[in-house]
Amino acid sequence: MGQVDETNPEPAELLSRCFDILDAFCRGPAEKLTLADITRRTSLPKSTAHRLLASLVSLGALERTGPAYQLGLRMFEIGEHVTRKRDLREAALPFMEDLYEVTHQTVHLAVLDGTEVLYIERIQGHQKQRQLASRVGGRLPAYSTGVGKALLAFNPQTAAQIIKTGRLQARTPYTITNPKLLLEELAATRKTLLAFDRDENALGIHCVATPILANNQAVAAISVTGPANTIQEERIGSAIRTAALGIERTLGTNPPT
Amino acid sequence: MGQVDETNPEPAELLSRCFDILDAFCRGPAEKLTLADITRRTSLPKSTAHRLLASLVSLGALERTGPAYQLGLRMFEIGEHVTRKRDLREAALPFMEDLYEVTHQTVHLAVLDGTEVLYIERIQGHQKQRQLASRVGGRLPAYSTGVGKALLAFNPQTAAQIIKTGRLQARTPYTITNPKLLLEELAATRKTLLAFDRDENALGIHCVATPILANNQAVAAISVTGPANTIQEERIGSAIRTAALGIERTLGTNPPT
DNA sequence: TACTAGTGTTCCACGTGGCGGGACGTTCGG
DNA sequence: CCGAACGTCCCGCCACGTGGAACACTAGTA
Repeated sequence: MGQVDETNPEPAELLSRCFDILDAFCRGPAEKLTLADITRRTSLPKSTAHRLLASLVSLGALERTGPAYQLGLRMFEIGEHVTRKRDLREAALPFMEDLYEVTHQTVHLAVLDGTEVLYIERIQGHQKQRQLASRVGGRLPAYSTGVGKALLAFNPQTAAQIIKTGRLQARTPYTITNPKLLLEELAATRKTLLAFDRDENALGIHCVATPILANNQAVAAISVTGPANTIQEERIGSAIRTAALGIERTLGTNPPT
Repeated sequence: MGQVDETNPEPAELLSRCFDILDAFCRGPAEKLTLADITRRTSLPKSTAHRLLASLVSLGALERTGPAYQLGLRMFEIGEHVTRKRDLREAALPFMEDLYEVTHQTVHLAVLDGTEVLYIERIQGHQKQRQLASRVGGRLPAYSTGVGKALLAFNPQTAAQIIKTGRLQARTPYTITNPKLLLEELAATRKTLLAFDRDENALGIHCVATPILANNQAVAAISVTGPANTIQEERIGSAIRTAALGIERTLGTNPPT
């Protein structure tokens, strides 16, 4: 019933390479890339990259100014029509606003994609200087973030995969790199429906997270993130669970994916 | 200096077709499409569409559940990295919030793309039932919208093109379909920096708009939109110009594109 | 000025990989 | 029981994408 196929029938070479190029713009803060940059990041032959770039530009997927390429408005337009994101966002936003109202900390909405967490939405009041690592459309490892652990708790096969492939790299001295410890935490999260991040992803930053469940699957997670000393875990825990229940109810009214 | 090339060196057929498919998801409210739907919308041979869809799925550009395809998270991720949109949004959002605070009407941010207006951002308080035609990532004709006319006023060649190709279709009885009238309005907008929409795009909806200028080019436009009787043009006009100046100043601090 | 190392652009013979008509299996509604 | 509409699969043909190599241009260095 409604399974997502994960086959790999050799996508057209040309296409695959084009997406490599588009992905090149999603890594690192550099957002205008030159032909040479792209050949480096994708290790494509120069002339091939050149040709593909020309095609992408003529399709509006990229825009070119002089020697610099950047993602085009057409990609934005398509991205805004991604239903999974749209539905989630619409359902979650009001409750995220409530959470912000109560906590005055940054509120995140994220989903699991592969072994990483993809941020769908973020609310932070009036652009504080607080530079968090997160960013809408950005990715972070699942095992070192609150939302990530909330999601992993309900995706045991993904958790196992992360552990098996030895991806538990320390991002701070507090990152959990011990598989057994991580699994214990995930088990606790399954019971309390809360996940925490205490300096594990960035020093001085704490976070309380909870999954959004639908049909016993974690379709997303929300979190409240901020400076260690301002995050009161019990108080935020209640608030965030309340918000999560509201979102689940809203999602339930729409026919589930 | 910094011109965008608009050449057309025959993009790879395969690629062009894939974008046709992706575009198919951006038209109409239908957001899950079946193979047959897609062959209809793109008029591709069935087997070809089938193969391309499989490729797109295996790349994560599309997701498949049973017979239904929808845009994948990867497209969202890429879309969020479109710099032109990101920079504009970041610069404009605070001022748009101020505008909302003052007017309590829907606030739009849009850019010109081809002969249409592409909506980048929208603020509307607590999800009122008010269903406007606009939508983030959506398009509307430039000539019948406030933001569109604000942008056309500073893109005379595009305005000429729209008129020449006879695209002035009436969307309501009040839509301006007379080229001369439209040009006069654009000239007025160039002087006052304000554009109006009075039932021209949708009945009962008025709108006040203004361009965001950088180097004497209109890079975007903002508008305040709402029910005809609640839009006070003079008052909103001042507010929206103030906001526009703030945005222009913010954009100016970043090196212009 | 000459030289080098880095860019972006163009060309073209080669052969891979995309093409799509058509056959097949399945699920509907009548 | 049949036809219609859908998704899947196959396979010979040949267009089209491929990428090495040559070219052009701009620094920066000696």
